Amino acid sequence: MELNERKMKILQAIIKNYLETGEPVGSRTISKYTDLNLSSATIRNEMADLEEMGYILQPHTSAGRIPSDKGYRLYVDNMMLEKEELLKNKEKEVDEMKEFLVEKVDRVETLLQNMAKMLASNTNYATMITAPQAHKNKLKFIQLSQVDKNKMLCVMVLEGNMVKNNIIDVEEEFDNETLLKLNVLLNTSLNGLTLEEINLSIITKMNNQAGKHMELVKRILDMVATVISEEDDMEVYTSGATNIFKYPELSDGSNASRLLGALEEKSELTHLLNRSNDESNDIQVYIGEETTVQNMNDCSVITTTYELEDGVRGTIGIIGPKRMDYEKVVKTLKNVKEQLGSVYSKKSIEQDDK
Amino acid sequence: MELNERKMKILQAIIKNYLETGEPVGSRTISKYTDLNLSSATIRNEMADLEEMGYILQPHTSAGRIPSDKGYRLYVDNMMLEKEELLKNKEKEVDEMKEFLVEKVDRVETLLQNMAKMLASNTNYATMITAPQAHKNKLKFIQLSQVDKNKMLCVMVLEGNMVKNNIIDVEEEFDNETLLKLNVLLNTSLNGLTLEEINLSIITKMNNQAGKHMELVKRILDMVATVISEEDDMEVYTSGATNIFKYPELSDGSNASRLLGALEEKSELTHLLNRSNDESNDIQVYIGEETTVQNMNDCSVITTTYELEDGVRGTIGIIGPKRMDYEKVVKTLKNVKEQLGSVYSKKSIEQDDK
DNA sequence: ATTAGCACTCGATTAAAATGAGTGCCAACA
DNA sequence: TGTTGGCACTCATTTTAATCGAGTGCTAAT
Repeated sequence: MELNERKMKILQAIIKNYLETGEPVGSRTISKYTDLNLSSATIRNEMADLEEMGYILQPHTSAGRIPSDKGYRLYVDNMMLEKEELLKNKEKEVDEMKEFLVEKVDRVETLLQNMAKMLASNTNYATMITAPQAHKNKLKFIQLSQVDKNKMLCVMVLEGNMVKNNIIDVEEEFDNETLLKLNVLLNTSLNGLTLEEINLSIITKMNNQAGKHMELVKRILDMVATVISEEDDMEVYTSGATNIFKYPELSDGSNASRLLGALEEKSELTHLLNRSNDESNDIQVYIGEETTVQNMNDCSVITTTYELEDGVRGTIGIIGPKRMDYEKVVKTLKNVKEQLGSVYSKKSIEQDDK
Repeated sequence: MELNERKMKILQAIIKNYLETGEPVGSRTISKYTDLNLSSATIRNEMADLEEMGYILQPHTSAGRIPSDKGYRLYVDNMMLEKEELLKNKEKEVDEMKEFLVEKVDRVETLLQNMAKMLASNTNYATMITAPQAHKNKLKFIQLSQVDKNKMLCVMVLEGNMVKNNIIDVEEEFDNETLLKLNVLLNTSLNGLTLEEINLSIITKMNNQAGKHMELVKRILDMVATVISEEDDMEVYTSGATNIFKYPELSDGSNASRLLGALEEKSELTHLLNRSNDESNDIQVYIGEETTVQNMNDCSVITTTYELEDGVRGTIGIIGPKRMDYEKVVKTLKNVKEQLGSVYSKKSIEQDDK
């Protein structure tokens, strides 16, 4: 059977209607809704075909139809494009965002946390943002300082000015000169490398140069590795988890509990976001089972990566019901991505203006 | 009317039974449950009295009784004591915790996050832990470094080895000597003070000594103030929010949404925990409206402050239904408090042992 | 003061009936 | 051959009624 233009139109009408109402949509509704001027009986026949083809399905015998995952997929891939032109339309949203961003840029963490909050409240879906991943960025600066008789502070600044630090216990106290030497050694050996690149050959080389402080250097390198290891590093900001209560299909029965559990236990979601990070840096839509997350089969997730500065990348994910407003979310995410990309340049411009 | 011993016994039996079952308890149950050897009719009379006095209430006419807030209060204040002896009984829990703590002490944040997780899963209630508040701690060490042509990194170490940092934009590049001078100035002027104590007189004094770098010093002081201001500072770790689904009275209807909202919007909860921090450093119980948090009138919150090192204090809060197992939670919190208090000393001991 | 007994209340459970949105299919029509 | 009106049928939802039973309050007897 062929998916001709009329069937497409009907399918699109079904999906659009379902996205708006959340109710299964019947033949009569479509008959009136579209400009096809067809009777409900004809629509019924077409719907039967569409169901056979797997694009829609019936919750039960005497109900209307709702889109299947396959139907949503078709919609997202092929039917949604047209509206993208309206993107420029919503300049107000952009403005609001811009203002918001410029004010709050002092710390990346708060920026992202607030961004998550804003997205959640603008979209009415749950939002999740991963902080930029340190282990992929170059080390820009590293410094040891003695803060106590037996405590050393090690601070690292990564590209994008992410700061990481850790305190190390030491036995001996170091004089200023040794400290200076050590710092020079660390900086010359490590700067410009990503944390992934700090490999064995560099480590042994450093150990040789470290002389009697080999032990300490070893521990520092260990520390660098663990502190900024992928797992610890995965900071995630979430917001609007309770938005799921706005969608009965997500919050009925034990659904709410399971879904919120998945959101709280961030690890699985993180995988999804990371996957999206790898796959492409444009916008990704995962529908139902495509999320590959247990307990999220009734959800869709829309993700995009953002880039604050060169190589300083993270991922944003919007989690909603399968009948979420894909167009709006995609549009919003495009805006956000763009805005975040220019946060730092914008900021200095704004300041010059003053 | 007097609350004689028999009434007390009956009230206690009602509460105990209700805590266990979660169902309104009737006269017949009590008649059999207690060793008072009274008929259900007698119990009924006493219950009517207890209701009149406000310690219990009926959800509806033909139901049993449940404790009122006043009843819970009495229970928590006067009836719960006896069991405290059993505290030493559960050494296994302590052991488990100890092991857990010793392994994970590397970073305070992860320690607290894991602790929250453990508490949530051990108690089956929601858990919330505030990180130690920086603004009450003394500054131990402060250091400026140039990481970029126009970026300065300012790192502060507080008592208890909490590290805070921030990046400051600067116009000029500083040579090593000036930087050294500035660092000496900052350290001599500020070390040993709490952030609250860094007041105007010190600021003006510093400005005088800063000479031509007055501008920068000013900005650093501003930064110190804002970075570690009370609000930004309020990091909170939560876990087990979804536990509320185990208690229908908290998750029926719109309750779940409202309550989870309150948990997500941490600010209000934070106030409660801070209050507890001020009021006493022992264990506090807030029942129902005593929480003074909208949307949490059906909850009880049990809090305690912990102290990692001298002056490094935060608060733990366990949030559950009013019929939560007060005894168990109080006991557990006492253990946790104790364990946390000795984390750092313990750790070094353990290490010496090896 | 305690208790057995009894009428009464009222939420919860179950059963049955009514409703109505929507379908599938068939026969007629253009 | 594609379209349509008509009709019987399905089935979740809503409505109504009936029943159940845990628990109470009150009274009269012990």
